Amino acid sequence: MRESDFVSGFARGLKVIEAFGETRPRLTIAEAAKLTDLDRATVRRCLLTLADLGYADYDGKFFALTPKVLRLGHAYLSATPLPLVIQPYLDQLSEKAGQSASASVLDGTEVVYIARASQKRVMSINLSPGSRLPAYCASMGRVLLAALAEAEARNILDRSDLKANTPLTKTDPEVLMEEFRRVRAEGYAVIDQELELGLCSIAVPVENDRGRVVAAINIGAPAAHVPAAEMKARYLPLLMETKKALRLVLQ
Amino acid sequence: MRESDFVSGFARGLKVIEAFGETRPRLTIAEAAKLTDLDRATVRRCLLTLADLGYADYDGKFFALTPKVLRLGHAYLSATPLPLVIQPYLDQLSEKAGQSASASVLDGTEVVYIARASQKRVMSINLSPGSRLPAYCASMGRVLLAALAEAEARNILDRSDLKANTPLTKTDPEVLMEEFRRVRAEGYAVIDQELELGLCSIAVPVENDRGRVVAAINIGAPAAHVPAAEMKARYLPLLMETKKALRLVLQ
DNA sequence: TGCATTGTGTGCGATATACGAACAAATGTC
DNA sequence: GACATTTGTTCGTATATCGCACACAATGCA
Repeated sequence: MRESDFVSGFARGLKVIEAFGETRPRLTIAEAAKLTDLDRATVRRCLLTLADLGYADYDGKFFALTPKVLRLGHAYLSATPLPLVIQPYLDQLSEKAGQSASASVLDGTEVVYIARASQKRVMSINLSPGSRLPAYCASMGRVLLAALAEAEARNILDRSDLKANTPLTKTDPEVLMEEFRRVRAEGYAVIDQELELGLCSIAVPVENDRGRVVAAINIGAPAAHVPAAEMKARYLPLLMETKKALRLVLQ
Repeated sequence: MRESDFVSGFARGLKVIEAFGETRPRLTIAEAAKLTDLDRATVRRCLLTLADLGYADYDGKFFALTPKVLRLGHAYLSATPLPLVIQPYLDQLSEKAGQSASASVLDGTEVVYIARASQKRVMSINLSPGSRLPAYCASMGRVLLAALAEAEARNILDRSDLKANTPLTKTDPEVLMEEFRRVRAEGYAVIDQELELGLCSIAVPVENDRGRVVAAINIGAPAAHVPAAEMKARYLPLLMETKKALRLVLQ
């Protein structure tokens, strides 16, 4: 791509949107400039543009995003047929298992939820389409990373912040790479409280009709209720059934 | 705002993102140009920029959004504390009622879901944070429109596409304005299969500690199970309880 | 008050971008 | 195969935008 095929004003604007985050519902121009590492004048123009288009509110001091920005993300969710196709299968799966079922895809070092059928919540965090979790310690992440070429998976691990969320979290890249090989061979991944104490999950890859891995689905359960050792026996058959059904409808 | 405080390159880029929609998962440059009414060369630069930043994939012919664009929408969901605060209350509400409970805010002529606790699905459409429904025929929409000044509500109705989704849908602006007055006086709105046959819902406004309406919450139920006439008796007390609890924690 | 510190708004020159037009390549039509 | 149409790409130039520098306002502090 030629350099002149890049609209830096657009790129800068997107950076400004992403500057708003968990702990930053409202930003001043100067704050946004620091976070994005852009000039104040530039950030000011971007924020005023956002406000003018209705993507942000401005009270003369603080800028805050409006619900309109959800349309940008939603363009993906509704544009890709994947979430829509998977949802009913997930509902059925969740009901049969009596546990929450989810589907996700990989984006960089994270898994992104694209659909979810939840039973009574067991996790402390609230997951919904768009939510993200680090791939290395999530069951769907393991499955999706295992589907990549070894070098690619390794590259993603290198870029990941491998921290121990619980005493059980595997953080050694070598151990993880070995785990990916096992997942690839056996076709499923089980996570035993590596993300959060008290939570187990099991995931399998979802392939399209050409055999390409396009997503992962999983079932999560409270460890107190279903020990990790039992996850496979209880839920793998259900997951495989769903995986097979999806393979026939995904192109 | 001075004209020079507007970054048109940014605005054009956002327009291009929004061009991707339900029936358009993949777009060529020319298609996107038609949809956005921009020059092909301009759209091409925007799409190549999106691809370069990882917000889109490009196979040489078609562009498709990647899950990364969800980060833009998620910037809103995680930036505003509202969804996070409301979620646990919604879970409790949903459990007590044995039905799905949701929270939403107004954006233009639509309500936007910001949180949801779903029981077994009764709707044909899948709702999750970010989903949108026309305000005029949704229970939360009625409540949120009723909270506005009459002129504002009227203005939104004028901009709305008032179509009859079912034979029961109210589409006459006068009838709707009258309904808003009733909602304002009585503090709740009931929808009897106006959005979808077989679905009833009841909503109340959620106020912050200064009494400003910041969102709406609702409970939806299958009409076959809970007739519209019973919605008030069964669910209004639960909704009012949640509303009161939220008023104490929202500032 | 004096003096930093922090934040916002504006003018300007250098640079980047959009537009329209032109061309090449692909596609559809007869 | 010839022709018309559509699409992707490139190019020159008029215009828009960026980043910098500076002015100004508000706040905190000794």
